[in-house]
Formats: sequence, structure tokens, C-alpha cells
Amino acid sequence: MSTIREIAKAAGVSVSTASLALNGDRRVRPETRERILKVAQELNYHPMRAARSLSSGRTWTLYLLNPLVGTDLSAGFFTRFSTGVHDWAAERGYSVGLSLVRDEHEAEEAARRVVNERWADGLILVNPTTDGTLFRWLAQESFPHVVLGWHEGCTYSVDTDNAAAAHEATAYLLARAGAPVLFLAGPAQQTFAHERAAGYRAALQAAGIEPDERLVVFSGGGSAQDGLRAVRQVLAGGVRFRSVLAVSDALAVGAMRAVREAGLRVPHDVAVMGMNNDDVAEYTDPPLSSVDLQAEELGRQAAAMLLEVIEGTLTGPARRLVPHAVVERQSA
Amino acid sequence: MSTIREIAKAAGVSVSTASLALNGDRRVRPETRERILKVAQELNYHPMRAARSLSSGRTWTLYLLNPLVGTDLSAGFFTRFSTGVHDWAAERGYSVGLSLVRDEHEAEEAARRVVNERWADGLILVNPTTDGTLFRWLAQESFPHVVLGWHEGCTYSVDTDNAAAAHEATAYLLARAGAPVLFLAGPAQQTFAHERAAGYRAALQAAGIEPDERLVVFSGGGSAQDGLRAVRQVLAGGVRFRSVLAVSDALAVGAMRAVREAGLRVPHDVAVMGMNNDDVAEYTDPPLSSVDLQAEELGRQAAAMLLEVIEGTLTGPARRLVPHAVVERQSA
DNA sequence: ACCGGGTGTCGAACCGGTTCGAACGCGGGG
DNA sequence: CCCCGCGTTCGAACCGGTTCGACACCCGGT
Repeated sequence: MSTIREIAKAAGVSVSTASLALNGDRRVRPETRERILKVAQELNYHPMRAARSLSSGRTWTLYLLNPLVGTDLSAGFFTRFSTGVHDWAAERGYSVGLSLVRDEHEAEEAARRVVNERWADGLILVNPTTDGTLFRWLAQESFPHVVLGWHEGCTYSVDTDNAAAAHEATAYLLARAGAPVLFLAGPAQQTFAHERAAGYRAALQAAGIEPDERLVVFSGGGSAQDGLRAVRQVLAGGVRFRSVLAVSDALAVGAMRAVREAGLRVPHDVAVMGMNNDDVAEYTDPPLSSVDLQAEELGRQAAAMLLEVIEGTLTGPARRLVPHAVVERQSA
Repeated sequence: MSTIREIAKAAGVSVSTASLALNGDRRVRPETRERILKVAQELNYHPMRAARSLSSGRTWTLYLLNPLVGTDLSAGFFTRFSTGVHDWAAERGYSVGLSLVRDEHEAEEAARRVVNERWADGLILVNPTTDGTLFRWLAQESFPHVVLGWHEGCTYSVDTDNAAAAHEATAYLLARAGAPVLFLAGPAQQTFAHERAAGYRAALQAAGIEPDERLVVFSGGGSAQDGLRAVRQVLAGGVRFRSVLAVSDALAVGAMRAVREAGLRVPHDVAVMGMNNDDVAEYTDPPLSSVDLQAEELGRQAAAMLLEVIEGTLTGPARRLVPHAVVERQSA
């Protein structure tokens, strides 16, 4: 482990010149720079992160806060999202920190620690379900943060156009299998659940169908198990439908099972459609049609936006939408 | 953001005393400590990570290096593993850094950066496929690292008893559906592929069956797609079997599809078993029997071992095995 | 010959903690 | 009465970078 002072001495320059040269400052004469870089290479010099952080006030870390809600089959989405974040960050010299949290309380605790002890320069919150306090606090601390999805009080958001996505999917189902369409909304705390529900209703109305609220079902969690239970209950209640739109593939998988349990065939009797286009979708039976939300691109955009906020390039509130696309398979 | 000097001044003590008190050093008189802690609380003091790192030489970060091999349906395993790592680390004041890498080259690059620039105190390598150079280098730098799985040249490992797990699974299949048993080994670079293959062969021999190498199939990747292709090819080659053991659930899912494509029923004509016990297993049709490897526990153990290495508590080479269990569902 | 301005380099301060060795006050033992 | 040792506190150095202001030097213009 060589230090910058050793480099400076070996190159016969001052520490400050060495620092400037290593950071590519144009004030240093090319000839001098060359010499310093060569010495640095020979002595296998690498600047130490902690030291750089302390003096520059930047940690060069982005922190990812991810809820384990419905870990289940949605893990693929998270992995792809993280990959997007990581790639964008790594290319720009940033590393990624990670906290996987089980509930709102853990999330808040993790966030406070990251901010208070300055573990990172910015925070990415995945589908947060907090009441507004966390956001208010982050804003007050003016700590850069971006949320995937949207939540009241958040300033910077990267998101899917949830209403539009649900609208398209509903229209697709109506054209294929017709009404009634059951809408599996997932956990009610998630903002996107309501936005997608709105899109679903709009699509029905656009088709001249009056939405029936018995067909909009929220479930406690976002796992396949939750989807299974929810649809079982609907069927047990005697409510019938020709198609199902679920806000995630995990829920859709559960829905398909419940439908089949009831002796109905997919897609012949009931068409099913998910969202996320997780890898599971390709391997269910029948393969699940889904709305691709481009998890990896969402990750890249989130990281990109966060860097802009950190650098101060982006100031006003902003919400960026990443395009989605209906992927047709055999379930609908 | 208050600093320790402000705390010291406000409490009427020196900086060093403040530091000692805040770190719970017993040399400080209880009465003094109380006062300092109270002041720290009032001024909302939190030690800054970078500063602490620089002076103490510890980053308080564990770094997780994860390959995206067969991201696919195996994402659940990774998520659960990470959760285990994170929980163990967080409880002890460590944060977790993350790099998701696409290949050996990216992995090595990431590792070098983490080590050279001291991004972390230790590294967890998930199923590494590197040739020995990375390990030799890490050892030479004496940088604490633990591998999930095992690889030539690695000193500290947390693993499943792969041979035993495959042995049990094979015996289970033999009892249920009988021979021949197809073994889907996955990527040949993975150490566990060979260890599990050995267990598979041992189980056959224990049952008095001579292993047929045409029934041991390596595939390029670990995704469901790879499993599908591999089994298709075997079937196209005219080779027949009564059951399939795959080294991951993703591969098993692909295998089930290939089997069904060939007009065979699972488990009636061919029994299928996976490994990992990912959440998908519960939602395939029929639900997939699998060997649970306890991803989360593996994560905790890996983090625990890494901390021991960092603290110097663990010195000799070590390989810790986490118990597994066959989970019976309907596919076998 | 003198001055102004730009270029390249340097010394020193600074970031916010930890830690080492010294020093202080006090009580007990010789 | 003196000295030693213990318990407690302190000042200062240190970790390894970045950055600010000063300065020496050279060139061109008057």
C-alpha cells in the first residue's frame, strides 16, 4: 500500500502536484504528469477510498434500500434493477451499498444510519411504503435520494407510467377474453397499486363498462401465496370473471393456480396477465403474458437521476417514466 | 452535522476523552461518560464513517460479489443469501457493498478495485469460477475473503455438502421413480457441479447401478432455458430416463418443460427434482420437489466467517457446511 | 528596463475521527 | 513525609487524501 506522499517523493514533486496529476488536472505540465503516472503505476498506487472521502466530502457510494415485500418470485425484478443501478454507478466510479429490509421500520432505521453516518452520497428507495416522515426528514437533511415508484412527499422519482400500463393491459384482456376483468392490486400501501387500479378502471370505462369494485382486490402481500388466497376468496364469494390482471407476475402465478383449482382453464376460461415480465413468466404453464417494465433500465435511470441530484445538475422536482410493453404469451 | 470536537467542547472535555467515552472505553469515569453521551444526543452527533475509517483502518463494510449466472429463476437464492449476509453484518455495525458481475473478468476487476482502494474489510465471493489467480492474489494481499461454495485455492469456504445432497436426492429419485436417472449438472466451471455429480454417481453405485456418463449432462448456463435445451438434446439423442436431478430449480423447470414437450408426464413418466428450493418450486406444475440449501443461513454463516477472518479469530483454513434437506412436492 | 499576466509547482491547512504517551490528582504504603 | 501506582484526562500526532493561496518563473508588450 503506497501513499500519495511516497509517489510524490519518488517522482520528485510535491504532494499537491501529485494529487493534481493523478486527478487529471490540466494545470500540471504533461511531462510532469507522465512522470507521476508512471511512478504511480510502478509503485502500484491506488488512492484509498476512506481518505479520499474524508477530504473531498464525497463517499462515492450510492445506497440501495430494498424491501423484501414478496421476495418470492419478484426477486428477478430486484436483481435486474440492482444490476442497472450497479452498472451505471460502477461506470462512473461509484460503488453500491445495499440494505434489504423487511418492513417500514427497518427501512427507516437503515436510511437514518446511512444518512447520519454518511455511508453514501445518495439513497435509492425501492417502492417505499413509509408514511411521509422519512421523506420529510431526508428533504430537511437535504440528502439526495430518488425513489423507484412514487410516494407522497417524494421529489425525485423514476417510475413506470402505471396508469397507462394497466390501461393497456386491461384493454388487451378485454379484446382477448372480455369482461369481467378481475384486478389483483396487491398491497394497498403501494402507490402503484392505486395508480394501476385507476388505469384499469379507465380502460373499462373507455370500453363502456362500469367498473365493479368487487373486482378490485387488494391483498396483504405481493407473493404468489397472496395471489392464490385472494383469488380463491373471490371465487368462493361467487364472483365470476373472464380475465385477471395482476400487478405482479408473482400474484399472477398465484391467480393461475387458484383459477385452475376451481376447474377452470387458462386461457380458455380465464385469461391471466401479470406485470414485471419476470423470468418466471416464461416458465409457467401456460407461459404468462405480462407487461415488461424494464427493470434494468429503471435501475440505470434511478442511478442516473441520483447522480444528477448529487452533482446538483437536477434541482426541480422530477418524475421520469420508463417505457413499458405488453408481452404476449399463452396465458392471455 | 456536529463533530467530535464540538461534543468535546460542549461537554467540557478533551477530544480524546470524548472519543473514548463514545466508544465505551472503561477508562472514562461513568459520570463523565454520561455527560458526554447526553451532549452527543442533544447535538445529534453521529460519527462520520469516512473519518472513522481513515483513522481506524477499518471500513466497516463487507463486500458481496455475485455472478449473474442464470439470474433467471435463481434470483431468489441470491436475495435470500444476501439477506442473511446483510442481517448478520448490520447487527454488528457493518454495511454491505454489492457488485453484480456478468463474468469472470468483471468479477476480477471488481475485486481488484475493492481491495486496492480499500472499499471494504472483506469480500464474499459467490460461487466464483475464476482460475486460481484471483485467489492467489487475494491471499498474497492477505485480504480477508470467504467463498460461498468452494474453489481450488480458496481458504475459507461456506458450503453445502454437495455430494451428500446429491446423493440423498438421487436415492430419493431411485426409490420413487427408479433408474435411469438423468443428472443435469449445469455449467462445468462450477465446482459444485462436479461435487454433486460425484454424489449422484455414488448413490447409483450404492444402489448397484453402474453410472452411465451419457446421463450426466453439463450445460453452458444455469438458466431454465439451458435446462430446456439440454434435456431436449438428450431426448433427441434417443436416451431415455425415468427421473431427472438438476443442480438448480431453474434447470429443473427447463427440464420439466422439455419432458412435457416430449409427451411425457411429470411425475408419472419422469420424476423431476431440483436443488435450492427457490420459491418457484412451489408454483411449477406440478410443484417441484427440491433440496433446500438454506440460502439465508448460508449468508449468515458466510458473513459470520468473514468477520472472524477480519478480526483474526479464525486463522487456519476452514470449510463450514450448512445442512440441507429434501423437500418433497409433487414432481417426484 | 519594467511591469502584468499566465503557467506550473509547492507548502500547509484541512477533513473528523482514533490512539499513544504524558500528566495530573489522589490515596495508600513504607 | 515521600514516593509509587492507579484511575482519569489531556494534547498532539496520525491516517491519506484534497484544496487554497502563495510564489517563482517566463514571456510579451511598452
